[in-house]
Amino acid sequence: MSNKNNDDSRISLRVRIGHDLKRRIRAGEWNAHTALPPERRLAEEYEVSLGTIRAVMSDLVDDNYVIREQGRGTFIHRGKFDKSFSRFFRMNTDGLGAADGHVLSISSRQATPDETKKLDLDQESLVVVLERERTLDGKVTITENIVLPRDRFQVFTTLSPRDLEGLLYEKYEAFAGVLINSATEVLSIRPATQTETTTLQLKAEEPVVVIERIAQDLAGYPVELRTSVGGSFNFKYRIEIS
Amino acid sequence: MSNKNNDDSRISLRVRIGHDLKRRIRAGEWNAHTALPPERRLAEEYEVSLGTIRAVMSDLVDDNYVIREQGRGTFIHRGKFDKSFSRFFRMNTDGLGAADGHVLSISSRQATPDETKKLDLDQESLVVVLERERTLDGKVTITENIVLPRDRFQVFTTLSPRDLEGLLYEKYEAFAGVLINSATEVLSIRPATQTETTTLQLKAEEPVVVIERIAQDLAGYPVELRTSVGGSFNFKYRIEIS
DNA sequence: AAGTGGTCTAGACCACTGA
DNA sequence: CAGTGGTCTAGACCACTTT
Repeated sequence: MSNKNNDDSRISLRVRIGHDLKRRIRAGEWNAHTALPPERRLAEEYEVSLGTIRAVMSDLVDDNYVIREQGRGTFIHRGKFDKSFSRFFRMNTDGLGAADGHVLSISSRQATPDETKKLDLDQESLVVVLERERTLDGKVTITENIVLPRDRFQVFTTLSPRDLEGLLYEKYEAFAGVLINSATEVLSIRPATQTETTTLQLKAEEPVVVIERIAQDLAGYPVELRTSVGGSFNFKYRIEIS
Repeated sequence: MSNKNNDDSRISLRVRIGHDLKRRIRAGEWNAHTALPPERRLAEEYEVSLGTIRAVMSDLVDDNYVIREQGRGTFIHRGKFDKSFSRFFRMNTDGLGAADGHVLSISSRQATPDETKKLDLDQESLVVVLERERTLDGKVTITENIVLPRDRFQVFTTLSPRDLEGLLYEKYEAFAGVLINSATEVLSIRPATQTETTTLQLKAEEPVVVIERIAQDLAGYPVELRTSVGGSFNFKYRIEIS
């Protein structure tokens, strides 16, 4: 344990060790496929009892930092966005697979003031922009505009769209070492533009659903701004509340 | 502990005691304002250690059965639906309070096949139907159609709309002893009908957002079917994913 | 002061996974 | 088989709320 809070005995061991482990996870001490040290070893390292380590791990599970598997070990968690996203824009004709994503172009430019704010960038920072579309049965169902901070995604400017086929978040991890962990989405509806009516093959007067996503890494730092647009009449979204 | 699973030693104490406490909670052994027995007493009653009871309580918290308050006690949980619902249909002109709900009519009829299925009713059961609207600054923003199983909401046929002003779920608890704990909502968009365009004062060609909610009691049994309709261009919904 | 939940210890034994 | 997380015990002491 090193920095600031982590020696303050006013804060419980459970919380302090939790903070430290989160820091170590974010620092990349373990990747998505290597297990964290077992409970017993962590208990020795931190010089606390097994029960305390178990309480800490329980918190990390609640916070979606790790998943535990009996007999195998404790592994760092990865969000299931593509799964959750495919719940969006689910077609009324149920039972068919999620739409495939294809990157159309990769470019680079200066961030807009809005992007600067939402990605928590410095003034006049550069961003990498991806244009992407999702197709289902050969038809374009969603268009996506994705904005990434250039300092963490520099390599992307050297890639071709073909390198980014499939699940985008796996590419973030593979090429830029960025692990997406959580996101906030805001959903709204507005009339379609002429272009959208054409490319999305919308019905007359059919408005579009716009979803603006801000995705965070394990540190909670915003690393992706994604705007998705799709037709609204085939759109369904399912929410569970408690 | 009494029934079936609860003496099967193949199942952990943690789970068995959890089941038993859930059963007791659902049976109404404690109401929303009386605390459950303290940890130490439960440990004696079930003849297990304190740590085991704490593990059980932790599960009950995760499952939204109870909330714990240090120094006060453990209380049964109540969903925060009106709070979460007011996130729906938030007007673009932010910062104003949630819409007030007013019941317009209370009636009774036979359930449709769809309602029978969704509310898990017997064939030819009766339902109580409420018509409700939500207004903001004097304007109707949402119309709601609410369907309740008559066997659990018989008293509602004797009430007047004035008895149901305000938070509806509090009335369910007060008049029918039904405690809403969780819900699933499905959101979709469709063109507005002529009537909707008038009553909701929609813009030309503005479609509506339709939200179909199935709400469950503590036992997970469906007790309310609610269909809400509102204009889509002022609609925003915020989702957090992890 | 009495009573509540929260933290923590120092173990023991069980259930599951993988080599 | 060794190593992992899961369950459980029998306490002690602390922090907070209410009377």
